[in-house]
Amino acid sequence: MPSSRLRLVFMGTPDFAVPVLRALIGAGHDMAAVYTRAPKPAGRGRELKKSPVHLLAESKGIPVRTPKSLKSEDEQKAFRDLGAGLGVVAAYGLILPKAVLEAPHLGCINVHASLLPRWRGAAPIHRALLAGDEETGICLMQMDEGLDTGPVLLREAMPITPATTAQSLHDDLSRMGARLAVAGAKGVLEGSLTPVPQPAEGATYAERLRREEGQVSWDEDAAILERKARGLNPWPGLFFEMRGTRIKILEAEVVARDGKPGTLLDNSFTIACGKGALRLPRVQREGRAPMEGAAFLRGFAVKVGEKIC
RNA sequence: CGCGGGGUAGAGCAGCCCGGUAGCUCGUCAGGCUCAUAACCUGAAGGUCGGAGGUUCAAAUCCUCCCCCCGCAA
Repeated sequence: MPSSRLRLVFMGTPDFAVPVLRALIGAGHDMAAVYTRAPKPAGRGRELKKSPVHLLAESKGIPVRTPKSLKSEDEQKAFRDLGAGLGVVAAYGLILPKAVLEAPHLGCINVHASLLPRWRGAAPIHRALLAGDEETGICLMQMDEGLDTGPVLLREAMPITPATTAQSLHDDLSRMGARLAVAGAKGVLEGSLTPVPQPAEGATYAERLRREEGQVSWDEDAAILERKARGLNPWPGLFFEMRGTRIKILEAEVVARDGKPGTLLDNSFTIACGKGALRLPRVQREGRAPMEGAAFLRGFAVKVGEKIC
């Protein structure tokens, strides 16, 4: 008895997954439950905060489950008892054991933000940008036990331009992912999609971002620093210390000038790097609001020709 | 009660600890110099010092409460 309505379980956690869940709800599927990471302390005040997906699910009246792991028999049984036909996963944050992957009769599909097999893993959006890739995209795949290794059902690319930031790319890919998730759920139900195994060649792993990666070393190539300014945004951000205070670089621009790395070259906040120089049109001093680089310089009084840190 | 910084002229800051004339860089306006200029010189305008109480002869400065912004941490 064919129907375009599926009983779904959705699993996701951060902002990236929100449009995906919203789209699936909008497509009229029967949402059996939403799995997401448990609330954890966050923000000033360190109060327990529910995940973005958690909040959306709650507002739509969908049952929310936040197990710490799906390894136990009990959790797996609870999952199975939902009687879902398909699991849709987007940036959930937990490994799904085989028993969970196989519980829905159509299995589980995953929205992954890269052109697999490149950038499997935790931070595909940022790694593509940081590596200087000229395009990235979304792959909707049939999940298997490996980490982002399943056969691809749908794939769509998107260019990375000099203006692309991790934030903008995140938002764009999130919308694309939502669209593909809806198309994928439909396709899986109708049996109209052909799973394409991932090529053996070209696999890379997108490691989680670490805070230290945002620390500027002026010996680096200006072009690489500029990419970090866009790729580490909004977290952890690109930053350096100057006279004891932390300065976050909100915007950076490569300038073809030379000098001793770390030297202020002019009063529009151009700093010499290992190769080339970086101009900082927009910065933020700790505890202050974002401001123009040149304005910052006026109040902070550093002279052209001085090393800034 | 997680830790911490900030709100002073249009912008960015100093002054606050050790109360007593509102200061710096930039911008704006006027004039000068110059072939010319974002340069240089001279002058001017522009501020209820986030808000409300309190202490004091006197509060940007000390005390109390409130509002707003942000960094760390995730």
